[in-house]
Amino acid sequence: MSTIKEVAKRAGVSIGTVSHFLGGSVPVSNELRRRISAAIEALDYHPNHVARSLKTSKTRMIGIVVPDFGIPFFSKVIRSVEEAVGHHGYFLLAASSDDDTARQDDLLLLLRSQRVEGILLVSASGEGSELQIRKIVKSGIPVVCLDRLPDNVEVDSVSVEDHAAAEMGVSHLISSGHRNIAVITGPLTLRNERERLKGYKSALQAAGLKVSPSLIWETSLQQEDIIRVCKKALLRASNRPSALFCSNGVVGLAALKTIAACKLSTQNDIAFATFDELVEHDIFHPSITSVIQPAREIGSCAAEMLIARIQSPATRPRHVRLPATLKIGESSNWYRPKLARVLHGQNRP
Amino acid sequence: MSTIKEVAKRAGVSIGTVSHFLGGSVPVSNELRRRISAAIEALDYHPNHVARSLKTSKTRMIGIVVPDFGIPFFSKVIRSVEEAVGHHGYFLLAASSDDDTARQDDLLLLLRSQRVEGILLVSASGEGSELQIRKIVKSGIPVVCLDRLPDNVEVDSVSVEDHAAAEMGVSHLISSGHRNIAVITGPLTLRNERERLKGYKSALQAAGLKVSPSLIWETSLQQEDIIRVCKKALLRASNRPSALFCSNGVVGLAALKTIAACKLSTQNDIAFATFDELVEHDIFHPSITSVIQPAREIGSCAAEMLIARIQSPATRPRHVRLPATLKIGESSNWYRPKLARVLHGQNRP
DNA sequence: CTGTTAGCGCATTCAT
DNA sequence: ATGAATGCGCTAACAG
Repeated sequence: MSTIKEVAKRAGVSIGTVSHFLGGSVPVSNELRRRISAAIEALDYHPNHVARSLKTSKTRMIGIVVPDFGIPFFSKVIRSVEEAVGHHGYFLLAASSDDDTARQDDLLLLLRSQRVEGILLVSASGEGSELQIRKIVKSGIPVVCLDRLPDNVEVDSVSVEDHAAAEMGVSHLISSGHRNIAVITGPLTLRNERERLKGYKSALQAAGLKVSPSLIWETSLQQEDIIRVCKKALLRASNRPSALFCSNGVVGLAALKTIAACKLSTQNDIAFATFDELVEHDIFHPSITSVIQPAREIGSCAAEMLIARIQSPATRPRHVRLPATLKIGESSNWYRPKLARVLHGQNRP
Repeated sequence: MSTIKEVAKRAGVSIGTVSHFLGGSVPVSNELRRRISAAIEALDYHPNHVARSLKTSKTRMIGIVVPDFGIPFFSKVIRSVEEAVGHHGYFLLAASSDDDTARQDDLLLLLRSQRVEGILLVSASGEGSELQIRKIVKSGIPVVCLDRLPDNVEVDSVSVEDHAAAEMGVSHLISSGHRNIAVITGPLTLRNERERLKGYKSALQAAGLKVSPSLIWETSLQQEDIIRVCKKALLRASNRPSALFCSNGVVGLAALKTIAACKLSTQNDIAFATFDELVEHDIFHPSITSVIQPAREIGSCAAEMLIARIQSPATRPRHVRLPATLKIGESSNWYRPKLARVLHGQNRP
């Protein structure tokens, strides 16, 4: 791999001149431009960004840490993040924490050692990663948190309006005639899960329904755990809820599997709504009622905030909350027709 | 951000000693270890990987370029790649080419300037990116191509057995009783699409069926294009095929949408099979018959090959082909029962 | 306009 | 076991 020195020698100029030519800031005569270009071409020279970074302390790299690339919501976010930062000439250094706080801390440290200019973070669900985040921020690297926001850390953040979004989903179930609505929530160590649970409670209370602890099922984000919790609750046939709300896509998918495994149907036995899109299209049945987060906007907004923060550090933290939308599918609207039928029957004995 | 020099000063030692301590290769006395550790702790020092990289010419970064992070197959691949390279202490520098050859060339150049130690590439579908790839390889950066392999470039590669996989899918349709099978293929500039098309033809020929050009529908990977091509062909009611095979997931999903939009059903009007999983689970109906690529294995295999190549360059290119599996769903098996019923009727007049 | 030079932060001889 | 010195490739400040 050739260096600027070799280019200079071959073009018969000093390395300073080559650098000027490359940077474009200082004018270079036509003759020398020509010779330098030729030398670059001939040597297939490409500037060493590592050396440049060392000199300028600008790496043009943004780090991103998410719990799992494979979760569709995160891959959508990353997609839009990559697009946004790429637009500003930045590269994405990407890593997944496997939802493990210790690993997340390591990754944050590594990113810092790599001298990324900023970090986008979706926290792991365990406790105690605030310390590391705070250290990073204090060290002067801008951080923007997305989706899962850490507690007690002064940091920019972007997420959906968790409370309102969950409330919207649950209210929809209520307005479909349900009174006995269970919720499956992920770990309540996560702030967004707590917010969503509050949204569930708000919806019930607004409808004058009482919140029953036996209808709040907390679980980890592991398939097996979710399925176990969900199965146990569903098979407790006495007092099975008539509707189920899931507070995130991972839980939602596992719950749906469990419902199927229990030979129940979202069309006939239990109404179903969930945070996040489980499948992207209406081609499949049953179509699922879901609270949809604006993944693209969350990603691009976070990216823009981070870049703004890189350019002008040390203003006060900003917090952006984006609204979710409700997509009503077949999984939740069976109750209304059934109810109608019942009433119909009663009216005509 | 503190430097090794500050640590040395604070610990009252030379920077050489700190470096020895950090590297671990040269022994350092207990007393000094203690003082250095304390200084590092106090200053919250973290080695500058940029400087280290410049010195050692090892960046511990792997570049990856895919056409689109949002396509599930690619996000699965990236997930396993990240895991595999992370295991070896590497970071992933990720970028998407938007399936644009020119942009891909730019990205490859950038990755090269960033001095990544190796590159994983899923080619964009346009023509003419071989040149840049060849230059990269010649410059000494190991490259492993996945899934979409470039033509005429001597480079390591990992992909599914495209020919056999497509043949398997189409043979399944044939053995379900179909004789009039159409295929939608992506751009034939892509080698894997060409292989899959050959697989389609092989399957027909093996069954003694003739290949009709009017049943081979080539399209770009743009939604609108696919839908347009697909709609035109489906609505040509005379001689509509009884089965449809899609050569990749993007095309498959768009085709399925089109089928629905045309008020046709994969259960009653046209049998359907596709490369790639459209939804991950059997919870939804119709379940789709699909040729499933081992995305995880493709990713991890490519990552391991790349790292092996980094450690021992300049052996001959290796090409790994992984087998696909066939998942039979409801979208393709309607024909058999229907056929059986017909025969049954004939036998008992 | 062009060339010279001084570091950026670190790993690595090579002395001691 | 420790430290002084060199240079990785480049940018930027300065001198000419």
